[in-house]
Amino acid sequence: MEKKKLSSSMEDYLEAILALTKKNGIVRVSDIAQLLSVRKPSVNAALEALSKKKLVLHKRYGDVNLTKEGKVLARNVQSRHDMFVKFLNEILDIDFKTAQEDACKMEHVISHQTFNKLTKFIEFLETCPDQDRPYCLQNFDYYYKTGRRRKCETGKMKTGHNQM
Amino acid sequence: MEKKKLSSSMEDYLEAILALTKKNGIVRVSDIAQLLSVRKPSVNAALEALSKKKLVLHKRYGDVNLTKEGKVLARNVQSRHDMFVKFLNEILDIDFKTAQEDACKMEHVISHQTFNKLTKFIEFLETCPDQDRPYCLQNFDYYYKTGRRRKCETGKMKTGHNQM
DNA sequence: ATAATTTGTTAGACTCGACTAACAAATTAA
DNA sequence: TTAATTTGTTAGTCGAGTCTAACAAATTAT
Repeated sequence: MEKKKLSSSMEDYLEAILALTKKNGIVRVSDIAQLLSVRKPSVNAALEALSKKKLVLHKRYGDVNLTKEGKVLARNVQSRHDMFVKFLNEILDIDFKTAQEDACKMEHVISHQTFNKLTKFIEFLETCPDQDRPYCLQNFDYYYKTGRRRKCETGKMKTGHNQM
Repeated sequence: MEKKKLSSSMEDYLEAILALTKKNGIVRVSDIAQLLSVRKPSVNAALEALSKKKLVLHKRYGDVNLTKEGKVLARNVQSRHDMFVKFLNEILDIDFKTAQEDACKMEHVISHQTFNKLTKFIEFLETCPDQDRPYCLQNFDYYYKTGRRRKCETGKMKTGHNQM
């Protein structure tokens, strides 16, 4: 089979179609154009390309749908996106807008391996028994703000967590 | 002044020129072509574009040099690259080759803010008082391999570090 | 010093992904 | 049910970034 890597652009289109399907049920050329901030003829061209690859279904003046394979790819992009947003916003505490913007770029260029590792890393931190924010991240917050490390006062901390 | 964002491609050229300057002292069209796996006419076109932007100095049949401004930009790309390699390879323990490849893509798309945060995050982890690998990363290694969390045995650990 | 090789350049073509202008079809309002 | 509006399409253009083919200049070897 042909396993050609899609361009960032084409991945964006798939992602948009998936998002609009979820949001509106039906997907029109204009919706895609608006969501991606491109003109309608650009969407048309993209749909033609994606149709040729059997990733979307679209006939003249009709609505747009993902094929089974297209849906798989779209969901992959989506999950890379969500992972990055989580990492940037929730773990590193970067503001949501910037996290979104960066995720929109990075989602296209990451390796499978890095995706897996980062996913696990997030999972590891988010399932941390700490009540709100994992202690080592709290310590990072402190370090980021002050440039200083907290004193290590093992045993004195209510959670028993150390400065790391 | 004109603060046009450079394309990934142009950033790659700047980065390559900087690297070759360090490595060889002198930079030739062929060296760049080889390093970036493109043909020489592509390098020529790029050099023309970068010259127009006053980022490189290059006259017919001469060697290639970065201008002051070009050097600044090249170093910025470099440091984004190095930061990612560090994060992926040293922190997340992703193999060096993959870390390099991913860094080469991500270095072009990251925001200033995310760069700063990640840099600090790495710094925070690498200046951790632990002897080899920060304890929470050791715990992550364990979690990644086994899918399980280490038991929390506060006080019994030689370092006083908790499971986080 | 000349020949062979390497290096650099030019010209021209191609792909990708966007755009505008013009028009056609479908939908909504009167 | 027309008219107005919205939506979709086609055709053609453009810029970025790559390529090949052909040639010119510089360098190295004989």
